[in-house]
Amino acid sequence: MTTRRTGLREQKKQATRDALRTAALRLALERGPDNVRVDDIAEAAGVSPRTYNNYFSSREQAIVAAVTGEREARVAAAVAARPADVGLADAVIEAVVDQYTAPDAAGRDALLLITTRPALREAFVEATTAIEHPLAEAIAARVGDGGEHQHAARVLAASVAAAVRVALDQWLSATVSSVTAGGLVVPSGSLPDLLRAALAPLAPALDAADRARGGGTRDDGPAGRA
Amino acid sequence: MTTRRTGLREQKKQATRDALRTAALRLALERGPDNVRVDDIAEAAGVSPRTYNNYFSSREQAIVAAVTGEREARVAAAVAARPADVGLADAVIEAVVDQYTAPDAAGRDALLLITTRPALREAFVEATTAIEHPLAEAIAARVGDGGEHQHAARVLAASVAAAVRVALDQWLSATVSSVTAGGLVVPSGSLPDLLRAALAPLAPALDAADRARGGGTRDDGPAGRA
DNA sequence: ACGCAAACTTGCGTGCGCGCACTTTTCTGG
DNA sequence: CCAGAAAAGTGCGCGCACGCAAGTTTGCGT
Repeated sequence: MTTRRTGLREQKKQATRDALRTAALRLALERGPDNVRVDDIAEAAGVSPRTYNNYFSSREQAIVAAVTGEREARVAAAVAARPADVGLADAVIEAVVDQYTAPDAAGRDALLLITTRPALREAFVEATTAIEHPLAEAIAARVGDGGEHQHAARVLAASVAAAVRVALDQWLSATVSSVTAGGLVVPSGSLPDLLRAALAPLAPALDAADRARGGGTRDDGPAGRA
Repeated sequence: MTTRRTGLREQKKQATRDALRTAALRLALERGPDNVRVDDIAEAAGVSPRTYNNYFSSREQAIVAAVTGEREARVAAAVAARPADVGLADAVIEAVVDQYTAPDAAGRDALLLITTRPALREAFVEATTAIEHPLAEAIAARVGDGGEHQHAARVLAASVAAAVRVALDQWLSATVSSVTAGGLVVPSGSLPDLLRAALAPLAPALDAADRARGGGTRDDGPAGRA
């Protein structure tokens, strides 16, 4: 239903997209990002270079996509999955934290690569924009479909994305400075904390929107923001 | 203090920047944006093409810059200028609305041009990102310099920027659809309304931050409007 | 089963963004 | 007033992004 636009077409497309980003990441890891031409990626994925940028509008985007995956859909799904009585703020915060807390054992070196190269870092941060629309729909579904709510949902989703961006910026700058300063590469385990801290200031807005819907009461609480 | 980096250097730089964006807009209006090569802009401004993209990283950016001007600084200044007793939300909202309510009599046709071309529209919307940092500082100045507040200010500034982006998106899509649908080009006079509507959902968050400010009374010192 | 329409791919050409090394201009200390 | 340093401007070259106009594949109706 949701993904059922067409059968074979969409399937092949997805396969190509995945082949491209996988190849991009693999090559970037093997030779270093600067020694990877677009043509190489295209060749590795078995398509023409022109087709490559039918899928990605920059080389960085392709590499990063291998790591970000389908995060946008997962965040939205996570929000939708939370029971309706937990309060919008908590639902969103936990959903986001869950999805960005990547126990990416496999993609750990990929992240190291990304955090190292400025261009990749920018693309990585920029990729969070993708959650806006799915998240807006998820929030709208919780808050109500009224035109008024629709707009609020969009704004809140954009704000959440912005907050995530800020958190990632902090995380990355902290990482780079720790690398620069000491020899120690802090694994930056505090991303979840940074995310919570960045999202906390938005909680009042989210809760206000939540409260303004049809009329549910909610209990605050267990997340304990302080 | 703010502009006191160097004397002649900065001055010339600013002049060049302005010459470039002015030339870019003028040429775009004269021949249509697609008939303007980067070389033309550079030549019109009296610099080399290479120098041109030391200032702007895309052709669209230069054209748009002629219209957006120094908006980022003005928004921040406007926020700082509001008396301390109006509440952060109102201060921000009014400051933003004021700056985006461009009675641009001169730049009206420029806006028409921008709203017409998709690439320019995107650049125009993207330009709002520039207000983030100045606005963050302005908010931080109001809320308090504590590390905790600093972060909140950054998030809130980013959220405000995101909300503005949403409002502009709506405004632009409304414009384009009205052009497409009827023959009437709605002058889209409702931008201020859209901005207020987009910023409204953030008011609770802004006020919450305002209320949580650290040390009670404060004085702005230099920026104080007396 | 077949053919038409829509979607996707591809080759080509053009302008552009930007790293690099170098020249010219501006700033600073003596 | 004059070096030497710092910063801005410039020329060159390389990939790359993307519009365009084919060619090719997939899907749908009859």
